Amino acid sequence: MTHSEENYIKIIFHLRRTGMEEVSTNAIAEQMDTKPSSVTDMVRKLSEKGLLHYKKYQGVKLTELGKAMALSIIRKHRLWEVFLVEKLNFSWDEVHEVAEQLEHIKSEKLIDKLDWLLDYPKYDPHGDPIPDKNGAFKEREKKLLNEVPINTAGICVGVKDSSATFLKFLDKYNIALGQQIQVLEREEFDGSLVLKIDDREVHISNQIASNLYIKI
Amino acid sequence: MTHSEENYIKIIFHLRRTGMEEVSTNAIAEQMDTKPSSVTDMVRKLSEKGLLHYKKYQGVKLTELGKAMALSIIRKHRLWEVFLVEKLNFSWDEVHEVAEQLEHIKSEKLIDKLDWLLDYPKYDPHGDPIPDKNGAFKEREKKLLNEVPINTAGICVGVKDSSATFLKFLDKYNIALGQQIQVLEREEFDGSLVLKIDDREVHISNQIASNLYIKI
DNA sequence: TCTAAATATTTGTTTTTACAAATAAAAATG
DNA sequence: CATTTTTATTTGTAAAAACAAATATTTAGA
Repeated sequence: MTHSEENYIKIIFHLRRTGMEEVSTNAIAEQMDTKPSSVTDMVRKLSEKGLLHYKKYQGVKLTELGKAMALSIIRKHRLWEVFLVEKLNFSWDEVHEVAEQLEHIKSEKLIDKLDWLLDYPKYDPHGDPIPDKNGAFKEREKKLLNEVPINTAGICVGVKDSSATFLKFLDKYNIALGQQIQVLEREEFDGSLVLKIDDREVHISNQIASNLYIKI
Repeated sequence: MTHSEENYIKIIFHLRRTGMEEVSTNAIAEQMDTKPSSVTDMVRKLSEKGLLHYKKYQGVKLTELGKAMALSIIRKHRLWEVFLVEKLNFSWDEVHEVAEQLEHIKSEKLIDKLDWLLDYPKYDPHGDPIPDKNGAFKEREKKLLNEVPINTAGICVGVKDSSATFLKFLDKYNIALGQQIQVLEREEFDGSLVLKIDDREVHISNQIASNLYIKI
């Protein structure tokens, strides 16, 4: 598997998670920051390799092999993210692009040992679950803050958007995973919320609320 | 810089260290496990990028920029080797091929933090020096065991051949960096040696002796 | 249902790295 | 010093990944 092939597989897996049954070439192109014609070529190759099912004009769907492949890459990506934060003191908005490179390193021993060094973490710095060696993982039951009734309380366990800008915003307002959050008020007009975070009162827009997960 | 370009620069640097003033295309081809015609192409490109001096039929020589590049790659390679041994309990014969991949990861912050995590090591697991951020390093004054007079004593500080087979051989006979070594006898017939290592008496062939460094 | 718009694929190129075969230059040898 | 051998380069191709423009298919609108 080349880096490029791995990136396609990973992105197809993520697109599948976030909606559509069959993934379209254009959707892949957009995520890969490439053109649909390039995607058609690659998708054909991956299908020949048995990593996905592809019929012209019908979109694409990972095979079991393809899914296993994707989970293995995601496992590596997230373990490296934990490593960067826990061992090298990276902040959570800096890890993604480095992990994008590290995820392609080929050594099963390396990743097993890394898992051991980090004490077999279950979640990455953004709260996303880390698949185990066999690809198994449990998604935490969690809710987006904007979908939860008034007075709900819980622990902040993840972000939906893990872009650097959003994460830096959260840092600025001292919002982090593990904090106790309670929804005090919801403004009907714009969907903004008043929260109690640990012991502070914090106002956040609906945009923010719809990207923060809590576990009730 | 692509991975391939980086590998060329690194190998040219090593070839220069180990002999020739100007490095020949064929020598590069052999080390890169590729063909001379491919080397000519690449060398031309690297010369256009200002990383080396190249005149047809005259061989090749790194520019200051090329040397700095090479040292930066070697720094990454050796730091990753230390990481693998110190933090992930790899043995010294397992680190090379993984480090070959890790050395291409692009993140200055990553490598600086790694250096910090490892407490700024000066030598890698085979005793080779690790360049600092500016490319500076000090080669230890060391001698090959086969070139040293009888009764010389010192500390084992490095290996010349760092192939897995040689390193495994040393493991098998409990020879490791840091040990006290004294040359007790040299057999004129075949150049083999009798050593005192810590408190054992060990017989080694000239072949072995010519790949082990001690610091007197 | 027929046509226009949206989506996806084909075709023909480009760039990068590599190779084999043919050729050219340099070095070694008689 | 002419010839052979070694070494290096050129030329013409290949595979991987990508793109633009042309074309085909599907879907949605009228």
